[in-house]
Amino acid sequence: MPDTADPAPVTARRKFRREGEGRRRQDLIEATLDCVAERGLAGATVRAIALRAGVTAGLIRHYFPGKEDLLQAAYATIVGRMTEQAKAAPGMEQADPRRRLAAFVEANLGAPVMDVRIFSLWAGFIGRVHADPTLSAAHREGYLGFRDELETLVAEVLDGSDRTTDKAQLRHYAIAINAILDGLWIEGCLAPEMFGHRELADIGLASVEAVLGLDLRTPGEEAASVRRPALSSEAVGSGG
Amino acid sequence: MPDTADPAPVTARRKFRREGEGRRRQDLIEATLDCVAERGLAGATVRAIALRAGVTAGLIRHYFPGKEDLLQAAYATIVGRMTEQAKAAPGMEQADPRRRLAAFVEANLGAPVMDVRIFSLWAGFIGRVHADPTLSAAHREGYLGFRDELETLVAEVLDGSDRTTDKAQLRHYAIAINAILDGLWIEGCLAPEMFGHRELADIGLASVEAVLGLDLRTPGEEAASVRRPALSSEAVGSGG
DNA sequence: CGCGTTGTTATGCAAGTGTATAAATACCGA
DNA sequence: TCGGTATTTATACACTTGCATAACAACGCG
Repeated sequence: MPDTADPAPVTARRKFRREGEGRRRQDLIEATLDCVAERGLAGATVRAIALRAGVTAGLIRHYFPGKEDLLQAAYATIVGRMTEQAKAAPGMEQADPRRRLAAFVEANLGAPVMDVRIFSLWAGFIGRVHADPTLSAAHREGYLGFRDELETLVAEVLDGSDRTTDKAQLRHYAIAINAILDGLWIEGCLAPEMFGHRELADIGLASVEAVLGLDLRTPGEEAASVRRPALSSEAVGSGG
Repeated sequence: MPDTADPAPVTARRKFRREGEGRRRQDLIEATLDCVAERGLAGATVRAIALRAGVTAGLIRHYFPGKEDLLQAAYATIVGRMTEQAKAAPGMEQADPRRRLAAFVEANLGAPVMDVRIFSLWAGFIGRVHADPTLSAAHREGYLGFRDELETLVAEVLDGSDRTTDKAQLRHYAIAINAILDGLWIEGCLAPEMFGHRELADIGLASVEAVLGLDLRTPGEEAASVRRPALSSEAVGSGG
């Protein structure tokens, strides 16, 4: 059936819908996260992001001054989401400080925090942190916020025990536990297939218990101090 | 003084020296590492690398099939250098397994391993590991090599104690200690000014001691098992 | 329904990318 | 001293990048 009448113009323009500003920005940020997670920071070009978001490339600069700003917004989003998920983890509402700390540890060593997507983002940005002051500030804020949260949790746990702990010890505990969580998180993100279900969470819990010298999972008053505290003052010289 | 006789041709060609293949490849790899460390992976363009190496861009493709191969060679170099430095750390030649493990821990938490330059390199590459199969293989090799070394050290330490340890426990110890080293290393690289001299090394040693339930710094036969072992089998479900 | 606003598309551009190729020249052996 | 060789330079090319701009059209309001 040749020569069918075609009402469409020879150079058809793409149909589109006008979305609200909030929605579009969110979509663009989400598309950016997808691109970075799947193909790395280098794969997050304006065209790739736009394609994934279902718009054309030019629209990005209508909502963000430049690509850099979109990346920073995406980074801030992921950082905020991580700490938020960890703080609001199931179990964090419990009254027992030991159970809260345990829940915090488990939340950071399982889905959705321990995810290769998030790790890719983290890695992609962390490499530029020391070169980009804006990213550096965002990172430092998130990092210190995380460690402060950890220090608070540990302080509450120790308050409930019969141990006396000075500020330097508390700081050392927080640094050590933070390192354990970071290290296990990285391992789990990079090679999830190498570890069994809950294996990293259990290792993390046991390691934190060992460092604190406390039992976090059977938190009776008497079970709390069967182990001798590690990281005692005489073992670790006070620094900084 | 116009119209001075100029013996140089109007279009002067750059002078150069012919270096041996090994030397040139090494120079190019070193230049690549410099570029990645200073300006991230994105800053490691063939022209920037060539400029830093004191040659022109075209030469890169005379020694490497493509830029990707140069990057892979650079990554393999840095990974190998890191584990090599840790294995050959001062103190690793001692007969006492506990002292060797302590030396290994300290080596990873001090200069020259804990360095912002190495971290920048690590961060720059790690973001692409999960997207690039070749980099992924190199990373996995280096990571497992590191953990195997750790597992060997821990096994020797435990052999010297009166403890019986099965393979699953050994694996868990290695994973936990590896995480501690990774986490502290990252913290120290990212914000060295936040920690006192040897503070991270001491925290690392104390944490490893806590996890193993052993004293690594006063390694008398009797002092070895004053602490109860952490990460026991019943505390950590066997996985993987 | 008609019209202005502005979200959105389409197109173009300058700069930068990795790579290919030819010309030049430093070095080696005779 | 003098080619031969292959390391090195220089140039060009196709492609991609982020960004600028003008045309277009969806939506709200009269």
